[in-house]
Amino acid sequence: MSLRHAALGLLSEGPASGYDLMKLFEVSLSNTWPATQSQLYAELGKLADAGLVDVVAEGPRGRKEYAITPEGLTELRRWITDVEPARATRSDMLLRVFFLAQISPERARGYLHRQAELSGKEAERLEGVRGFVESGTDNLSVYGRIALEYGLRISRAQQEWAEWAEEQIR
Amino acid sequence: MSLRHAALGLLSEGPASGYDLMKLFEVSLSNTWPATQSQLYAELGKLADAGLVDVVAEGPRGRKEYAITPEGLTELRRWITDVEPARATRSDMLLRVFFLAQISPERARGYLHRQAELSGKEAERLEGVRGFVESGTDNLSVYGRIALEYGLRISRAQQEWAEWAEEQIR
DNA sequence: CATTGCATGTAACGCGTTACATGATTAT
DNA sequence: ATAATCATGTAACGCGTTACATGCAATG
Repeated sequence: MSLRHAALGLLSEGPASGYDLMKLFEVSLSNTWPATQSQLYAELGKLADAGLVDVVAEGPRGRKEYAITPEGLTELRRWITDVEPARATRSDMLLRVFFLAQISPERARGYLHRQAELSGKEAERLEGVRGFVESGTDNLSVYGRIALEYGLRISRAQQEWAEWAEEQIR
Repeated sequence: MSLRHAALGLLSEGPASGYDLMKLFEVSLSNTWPATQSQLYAELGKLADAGLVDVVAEGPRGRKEYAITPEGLTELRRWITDVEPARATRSDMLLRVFFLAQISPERARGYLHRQAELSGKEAERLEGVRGFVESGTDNLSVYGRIALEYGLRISRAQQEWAEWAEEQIR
């Protein structure tokens, strides 16, 4: 039920079309909450039906510009403050760890080594993104940088864990 | 497509019924890959159709004991070594961060404070689990402890991030 | 004999992914 | 002209959740 709130959240910064939102997703939420175009268009339709957004303008090529309604803003705030974030995080990377006894110790170490590398690369990638979004004083940029810091810290922690884990296997 | 491999992985340690597997899930994989009873029974049926597991015994109350087949073991190993783990991790906790400008700074700090607390509690809970599974020399216990260490490190990192983030908001 | 535990399944619904389908407008 | 970009949608399929349905066997 969170794509709904992701869309509401982006619209809380100003009106936009589905197409605009899709681009916004790519540069902001994509690492936190990936969404596909199909999904987004469908969700905008449902949001409009529910009265949480309105179509405020229609442009060329059938463009529909959506704006959040007062009810939508209320719902967004309610979701932020009153709904407990889900705890369950599925990780197929970690799931494999449980079954490493089924492959040779060499391969198992190889697996963990590769995960350490991937996490390291991910951290570097995020450092790059940080350089790119350093300016930007709009809400999404300001809080996006806080979210980015999260990604960085988690990636580094994951890398260190994988390096540690690799050494545990003898 | 990972519940399939979770089931294969558990069966690689020995034959078990759906009911047994469900209990095993609860004490081992539940933090990494939650699964419901419906889902598991359905998946066992599909695995049997695909020849990756066999029904090796039928007991009282319609109990069916499943065992992994050589093909199943091959598939499990292929999945571990040849299939790249998914990178995308959705986090509705982090998604909310992007939209914190929509609530007051006090509330925003409150949100982050609460997340720090929750992560701290989660870390403590995992410390407790660690005390509980310290012995245990079977594969699942050995690798489960490595997975547990992951959860611990990530929880601590998350806690520290949330504490840091709270201070960023003025 | 009643409760608890063992044991398996079905049905409905929503979210997410992939692929497909269509067409208008702008820039070169 | 034609290619790139803008722009919206539909359809099929799979995974995951929740709720429901059923019944046997062991324990006290």
